[in-house]
Amino acid sequence: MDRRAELAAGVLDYVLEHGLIGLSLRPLAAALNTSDRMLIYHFGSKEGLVGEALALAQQRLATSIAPPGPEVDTVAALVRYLWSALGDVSGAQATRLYLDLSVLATQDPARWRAAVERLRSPWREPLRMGLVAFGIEEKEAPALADLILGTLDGLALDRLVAGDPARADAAAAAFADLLELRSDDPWGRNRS
Amino acid sequence: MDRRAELAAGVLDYVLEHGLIGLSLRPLAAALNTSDRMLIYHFGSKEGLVGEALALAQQRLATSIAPPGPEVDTVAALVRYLWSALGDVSGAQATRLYLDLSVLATQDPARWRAAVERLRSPWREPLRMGLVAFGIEEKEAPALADLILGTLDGLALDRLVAGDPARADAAAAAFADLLELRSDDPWGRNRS
DNA sequence: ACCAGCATGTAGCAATCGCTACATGCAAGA
DNA sequence: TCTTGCATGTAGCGATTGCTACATGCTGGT
Repeated sequence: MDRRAELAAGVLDYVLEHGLIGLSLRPLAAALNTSDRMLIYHFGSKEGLVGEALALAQQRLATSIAPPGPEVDTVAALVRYLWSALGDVSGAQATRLYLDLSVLATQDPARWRAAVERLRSPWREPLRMGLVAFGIEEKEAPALADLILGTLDGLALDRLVAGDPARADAAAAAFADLLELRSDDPWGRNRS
Repeated sequence: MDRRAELAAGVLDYVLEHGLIGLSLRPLAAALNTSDRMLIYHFGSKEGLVGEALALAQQRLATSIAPPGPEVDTVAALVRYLWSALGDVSGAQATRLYLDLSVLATQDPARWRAAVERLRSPWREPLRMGLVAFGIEEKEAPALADLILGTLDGLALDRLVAGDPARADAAAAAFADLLELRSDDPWGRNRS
């Protein structure tokens, strides 16, 4: 039982490093110093195993999204903060996991769409709340949150895949600048 | 020889419909009324086959990107135009192909990164040119082009995967609005 | 002491993968 | 007519896939 949780953590680490899409039980088991036999024994099936790992990933993500410090008091600053958070190793790994899940969702939506949505919620909800806290109208917040989320995803994907990370950085900076000039009106009315 | 091109077109259609990642020769051959034996015979290997299909895809994409009409005279209008172009069936298929290629690139960058870049160039280059035509400074154009490209990609991915396409539409509209308010200054100085 | 049950190793099964060896039909050139 | 070479069918190879049948330790309860 404890062994099971231990294995789940190992599986998640392996998936974050090697990707979810080509995942094969035998190499995974070898990396975890066990056998495919035991993975099936503990998790019932490959699907159960992946489900467990994804649940753990969502849990980790939810607790790791630190609320930004008080110096982040602007939508533009928030975007810059999120972009830098997406830049470290675990951010890149999360991006890749999201990418793999998206492909799986296009292949078999009935099975994977919910997983994508679940992995995304730890970002979407706090972002919406943060926006209204910055004075964005409640009506505009969802669309803006989705825009920010989608843009950061697209740029993170670009940085992950393309050879030139500086290109994505410049684009993200341009995005933040775009929101910056916007911060006077008609949003952010209650800023100092 | 002609048969080869004919098959390549069929392969591309199949890939656009079923995705590139799970691609298997036997079902593909069956759909094309031939055999895996003949696919290997004509293209040498699976890699050669995929390469041929991707080259064809890039070629199709390059010729299908119609320059927008004269009513598109703003960056915001351009974004709206591109977003609607990404919305039809072939746009969604292209998005999915780009998504699959991105995953392959994370798995084996040496082999696939160039393919991603190649499939992207038919969008990136015209977009840059279009921006400078709208009066964006040459220095800012690349970053803005990458921002637009990345944002549209991220939102298209969202629309492709998530259950609610209206959500992505709203976010794209917000993006266009964001660029709209910006069209006075400091960009677009030479507008009418 | 004995037995139940969990944990684990060994071996293998049916399916699928890309790819190949071999044979064969057919059409054009000498 | 004979030969050469392209196009195609049949069969199969070795590897890998998720998963299972079976045997075997080891450990705790009675």
